[in-house]
Amino acid sequence: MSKSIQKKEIILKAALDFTSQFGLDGLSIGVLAKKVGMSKSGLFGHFKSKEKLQIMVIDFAAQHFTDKVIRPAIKKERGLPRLIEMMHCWEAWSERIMKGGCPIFSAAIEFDDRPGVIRNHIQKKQSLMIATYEKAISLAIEEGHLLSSTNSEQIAYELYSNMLGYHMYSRLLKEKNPPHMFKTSYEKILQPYLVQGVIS
Amino acid sequence: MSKSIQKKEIILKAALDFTSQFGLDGLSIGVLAKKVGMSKSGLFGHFKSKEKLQIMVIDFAAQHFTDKVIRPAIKKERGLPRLIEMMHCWEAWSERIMKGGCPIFSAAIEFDDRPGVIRNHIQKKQSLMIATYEKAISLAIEEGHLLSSTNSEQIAYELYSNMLGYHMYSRLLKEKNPPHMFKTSYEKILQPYLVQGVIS
DNA sequence: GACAAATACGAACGATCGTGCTAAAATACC
DNA sequence: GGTATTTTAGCACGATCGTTCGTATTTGTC
Repeated sequence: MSKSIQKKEIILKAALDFTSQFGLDGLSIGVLAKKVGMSKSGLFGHFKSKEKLQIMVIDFAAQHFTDKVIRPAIKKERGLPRLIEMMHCWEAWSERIMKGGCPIFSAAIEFDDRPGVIRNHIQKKQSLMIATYEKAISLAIEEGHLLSSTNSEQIAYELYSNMLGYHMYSRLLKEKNPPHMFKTSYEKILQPYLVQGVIS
Repeated sequence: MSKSIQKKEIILKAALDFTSQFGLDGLSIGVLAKKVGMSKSGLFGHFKSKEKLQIMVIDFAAQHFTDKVIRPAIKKERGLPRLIEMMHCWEAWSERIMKGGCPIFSAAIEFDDRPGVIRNHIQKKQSLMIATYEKAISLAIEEGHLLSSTNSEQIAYELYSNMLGYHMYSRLLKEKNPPHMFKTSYEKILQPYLVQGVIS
């Protein structure tokens, strides 16, 4: 039983690598099997369809995101420091850990016009991620780091847009120092709402 | 001669529709042929490889963008009005004209990790689009609509990010009034640089 | 209208796709 | 350690992929 789960983890790790480069659709069972050194049907047996494999890859990516971005950020004190840590961790995650950039972004854009189980699943995960950011912003308001007039949904939208912009600039258009633009942008987004003197 | 170009246009229009929904990779010659009512090999003859078809689809999309976004915006007076018109036209283009949203965004995220002719081509088109936005911002500075301290590259990055955010919110997460968030965001991006009293 | 050139078609190719089947090998359980 | 269950491999299937080829059909030119 445990051996199986272990193997599944190995497969999913390879599948995630593959997905981040070639998309959820480009993920091929045959190629994936070759990459982890097993037969096509042997690998297929673990998941009972390609669609279920894709669903599990999405879950795996979401879990990975939680481990590498959300969990470290929660260790920081709640409010602005935590919010900013979430931005930093996401940048590091997207840039260095995933070889093809944030796999959820790729999958989201890939499937946003294809109704079905996969689209619904991606949507759920993305909504959850955005809700997490909104929550972090709300906490920053509660902590007195941000003005009470701050619209957390709007700010979450703007931070999220900034992540997308960074993703595109750093992967497609390598020029122009994307990390600096990223940082400048989220500072500008938050700056008008900062409560003076509370935090640097 | 002209009949051929005409047919090519019909094919490319269908191909662009298809691409905006299923991506450049999901574009299949067989399916496309069926959609325009001709044989696979007949359609194939127009382009000499799938890669060349994909390249032409990218060009077609870029041309479409120029016609529906850039050209109308140029009719507005240079400076801020033109820049804002570019945002409006892009929103309308992305939301209503293309059934699957901005096809270049999809293609860009799809191919950002796959070196080759296609990636280079997409990169060129995206760079050109961003440069156009930077130019429009520079003109707004020249016209005295924006402060001379305005960093046009940074602002272009932020506006571009906003477009990506809008794309994602309106296609994947249909909630929360994306058009309003889009407008709010670009107004906030520009607001600190507005020269008072020059324009509403 | 005749002739040359471009365009469309049908069939077939090798490859790869996702997915079943059956049998052997590995594992978990008592 | 023997038994039951799970995991893996090999093979084959129908389908679809991009592509080629030879042959009609249509088109543009004089």
